[in-house]
Amino acid sequence: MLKLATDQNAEQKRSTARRIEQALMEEIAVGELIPGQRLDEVGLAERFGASRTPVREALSRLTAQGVLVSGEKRGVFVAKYTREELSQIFEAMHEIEAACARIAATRLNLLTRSEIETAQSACMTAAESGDRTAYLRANEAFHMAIYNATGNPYMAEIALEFRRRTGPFRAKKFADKEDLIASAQNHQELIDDIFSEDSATASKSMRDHMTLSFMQALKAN
Amino acid sequence: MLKLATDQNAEQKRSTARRIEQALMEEIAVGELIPGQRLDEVGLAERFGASRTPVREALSRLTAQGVLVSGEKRGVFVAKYTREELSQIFEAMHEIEAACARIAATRLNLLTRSEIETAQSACMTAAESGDRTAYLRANEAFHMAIYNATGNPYMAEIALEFRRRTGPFRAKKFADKEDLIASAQNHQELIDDIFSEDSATASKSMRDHMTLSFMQALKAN
DNA sequence: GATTACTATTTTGTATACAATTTAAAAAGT
DNA sequence: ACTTTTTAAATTGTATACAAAATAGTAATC
Repeated sequence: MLKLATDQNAEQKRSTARRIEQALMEEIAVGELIPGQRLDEVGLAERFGASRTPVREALSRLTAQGVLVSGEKRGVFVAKYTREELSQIFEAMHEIEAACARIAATRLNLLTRSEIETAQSACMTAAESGDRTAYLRANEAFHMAIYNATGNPYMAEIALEFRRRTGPFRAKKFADKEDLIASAQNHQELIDDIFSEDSATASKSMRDHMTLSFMQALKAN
Repeated sequence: MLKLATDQNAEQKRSTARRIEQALMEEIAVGELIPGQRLDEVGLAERFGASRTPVREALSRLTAQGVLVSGEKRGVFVAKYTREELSQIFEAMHEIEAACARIAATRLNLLTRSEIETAQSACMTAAESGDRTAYLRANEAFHMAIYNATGNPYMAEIALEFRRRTGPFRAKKFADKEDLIASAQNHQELIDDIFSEDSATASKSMRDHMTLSFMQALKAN
């Protein structure tokens, strides 16, 4: 199971409700749970060997974050978006990511630089070996590194939130090795612009990166 | 009780848990519940004439949104920020609001224009009569109108989320009539720039507005 | 045969109960 | 007087139970 960079491995400590929340979040991010799919409370309860109460809490929190939606019918569902909605979400994500790049460009230091570079070389390695899962993980780490470089956890939080919401849709677009390599090369240009420490350039470059990413995602969905 | 523009008046329909959630959100936004204050589950339960279960759900959702935090000690608390954290939150809010203004400037239509203008005249009226509560409400409506003008509900959602989180801190800064009038006049300049339909200008103007807002908030907290 | 009405079953929301922690308080010892 | 230990109280997390609502399925009527 893919492990996002967010959850520190203090996994055994949390409450059942939190564990279920995290587990579902990951499954959605990775695409095991597909958009539009219904999540059954009792089903999840017995699957996780718990009662409905913690399941309910997990679902409630996830809907509050917009990862799940409690539609017109009963039950909660993995958020599913029309192309129009997807376009809006990506527009918003655009803006957030661009803002992150802009801020990061002005606050770079040795540590954050190296973290971004490390993540990027992991992306390159994964891309060249054509390992899709590894690339997805490395890609997450790369963007996380940029978020961290902003030095602003709140900015990072919303960026991450959008990343989670769009996870299932972005995942699809990496069909073959060429897609991975193209994405990784795109990263490289972005890095150069962020490292130039010119916020306007960094912002524009991220914008371009995200536009490309969106176009591909839209094609694949 | 102040009624934010978000909750349509279908108030009797929702579940107890949602009503509690909304009620607490409003109380926090208005400043009845002050940052750092502890929210007692059983206390809230009997206050709302319900059991702990729906209260728990409400609190859980609010912490998922970052309005409440479940600190080191037990219990959940109204989010309280250091000046450093506050600065970061406002920085993020800056970026979001600026992005909203930028998008809104490119998508204005007759309806959204008039909604913004209506909200602004309500602000002016409230400011001139020195009605603080009315101004707070009108101010919310004004910013909501801009969010709506983006035509992007997801953008609007995160903007609103930040607005809720910073509510208690922004509320404090409106001490006397002069503050209200200054804020309303500031709105007017912002409107002019958004209505110029030049996204760069609109974005910069919003940035200035938010910077001013932040400086005042920081002084008051 | 299609539509309406009714019944049954699932599902949700809330309440209550209980066990496991954690904080606070009291008591004992140094 | 100040720790340390023990005990008590409060609080959290989870389980179970139940009532209300919603969907689906079946029967009945036109």
